[in-house]
This record gives sequence, structure tokens and C-alpha cells, in this order.
Amino acid sequence: MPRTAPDPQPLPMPGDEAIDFGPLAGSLGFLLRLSQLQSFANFFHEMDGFNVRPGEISVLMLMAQNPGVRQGVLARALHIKRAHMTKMIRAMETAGIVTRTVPEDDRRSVELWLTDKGRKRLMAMQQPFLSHETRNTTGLTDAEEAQLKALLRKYIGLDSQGPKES
Amino acid sequence: MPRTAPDPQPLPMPGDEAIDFGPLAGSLGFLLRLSQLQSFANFFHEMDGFNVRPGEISVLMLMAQNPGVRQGVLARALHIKRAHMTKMIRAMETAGIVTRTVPEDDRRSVELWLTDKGRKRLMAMQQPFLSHETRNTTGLTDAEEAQLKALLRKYIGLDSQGPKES
DNA sequence: TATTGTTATACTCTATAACTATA
DNA sequence: TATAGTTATAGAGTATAACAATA
Repeated sequence: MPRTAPDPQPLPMPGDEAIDFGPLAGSLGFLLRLSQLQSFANFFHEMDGFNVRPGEISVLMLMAQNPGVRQGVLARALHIKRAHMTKMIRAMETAGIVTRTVPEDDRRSVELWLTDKGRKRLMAMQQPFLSHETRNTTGLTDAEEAQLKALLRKYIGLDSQGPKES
Repeated sequence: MPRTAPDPQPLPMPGDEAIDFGPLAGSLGFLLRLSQLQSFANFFHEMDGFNVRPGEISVLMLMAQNPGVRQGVLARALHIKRAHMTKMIRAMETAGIVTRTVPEDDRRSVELWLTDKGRKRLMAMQQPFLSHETRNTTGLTDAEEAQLKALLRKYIGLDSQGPKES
């Protein structure tokens, strides 16, 4: 059976029984965990039919943005273990959406390139992916969502990517 | 070997090679994923020696806050599958930190209660857990962290717990 | 019929170590 | 010696379905 996407899941409990989260509601880790579950549920709902997982689309996007990126650099950037990255890339190679080359200056490493097929697949997915990202399935306003992203970027030290107003 | 906690991992890449995250840096799902990894790394660093996982401490805290909570309610609140919750609770029962009772009004269900041992374990863990949550290992100010939590609570619809100013 | 908890199975992701080939 | 990628293995976490007891 081809993976049925779960319903968008409003996440507030069914009328059943209430529960008191207590100090847990103030735990950043707990909030991040539930938020990621919410976000992934939205992802699978929006990307249903593409048979894609969050990990794959992030790899595709980084390969598109950084042609010839080395496999280990990609793994570190996404916090995917090298052993796992090997399997992911191998599967993509088999699927014909990525090619691997060995550079002259360091013949231990592997450079990754999207094929035309890979680029097409990414182009087809990126639109619903980005729309899923911006469409407010929850109660956040656009400003709140932007602020949330900015805070998360700062939390993980990713502000070097942020827009600058020099 | 007793599980060595990883170093706090500053998360900004080692001086190695830079990578352009492109539109991925604007993806809420991606930011949430990296943020959770960061948060969990902090968790394991801070809780090293307690041999506790994020899932267990959240279960302990909710059982303490909601004595006699039914197992299924707990599972739904934490988005843990019932099958998985069964295994977790069984392990805790074996460890002597939780007892299970069958209520009269619905003999299908199971009510959960922390034992004294469970309460002690939670008390011992809660202090470093909450300090890990508030200690700013990253660049967020206290105000920013509070705002981040508020936005996440709104994102997942958990504001019913929030303070109200009637 | 539906629900609660249980059991069993499988799959994904992760963690670790050992191995090679290069450096 | 150290590093990049690979291979193999084991373990968590998760998803699913089938089942018994109860509603």
C-alpha cells in the first residue's frame, strides 16, 4: 500500500479528556518536539503523492543550491550521519536523480550533482513544499511565522544566511 | 557502555566548508528539525548520568501533574502511539516507578500513578531538566526564548495552558 | 459496533564500529 | 595518523494490524 498521508490533525485534543501539561508546557524541547510533529504532519499531507520524505527534499534542495557539494559536507549541514547519507545518496543514484564524481584534488571524497531528472523532480516538489511552508495551517499570522523562523534561525546559529540590510 | 552524551555541539559548522542553505533556510519544518536536534543534544548533555530520554521525562512529568491519568489520554497528549506507550509504561512498571490500576467505571482502561520511587526520580531529574531548558546555551536572550516558546505554543494550539489576563 | 490496551511485525532513523582508499 | 566514504550491525522510535476484554 502506497503510504496514505495522515489527515492534517488539528493537534488540539479531541473533545476527550483534558490534561494539565504543567511545567512541561514551558519546556522548549517539548514544544519543539510537538511543533516538529505538527510540521511533519502538514508536510506529509501537502506532499502526498510525491512519495518524498523531509530528509530527501532537504538533500535535493541543498544539492540544487550547491552543485558539486561534497557528500560529507552535506551530511554535516543536515546533521545526517555519514553512514545514513551513503544509503540515501545510493538510493537517489539508483533512482537516477543524482550522479557522483570523484574530484582530482581529493580522491577520497565524492561530489554530488543533480541530474536533469533530479532537477525536474525537485522543481515539481518545491512549489507545493514552499506553499505548505507558507500557507498558515495554524493560527500564526504571517508576521508571527516570520518571527518564529527568525528566532529558530538564531537558536541554531543559522543567521549567517539571513537577509542583511547593509 | 553507558551511553556517552555528545558534546554540546555549537551547531554552526566547523570551520570546514560553508554551504548555502538557500530557500531551505526559510523552511519552518527544516528549522524545527534542526532546532529539535540542538535541543535534544543539550538535553542529553545536561541529563548525562540520569539515563533518561526525552520521552520518559515528559511521561513522568505528566503523570505527576495528572495523577491517575489514563494511559490512552497520556499517549494522545504526547503523540505517542498506544502500542509504544504500552512498552514504555511496562518498562517503568518493571523499574518500580509507576503502578497501574483499573478503574471501576471503565474496566478496559488503565490509570497510571507514580510510585514514591518514581516521584523521587522525577524530583531528582526535574531540576537539571528545567535548568537545561532555561540556561541559554545559544544566543537567545531570555525575552527571545520566552517569545519563541509562546509562538511554538500557539503553533501547536497549546495556548489553553498559557497565562490569561481576564 | 466501538474502544482500551496488548501483542507482533516491519520499517525508518539513528548510533557505532570496522574497513578501504586516500591524504 | 587522519579523513571520506563504505559496510554491517544493533537499537530506538514509529506505524500498522490483529486480538481480547470491555463498553
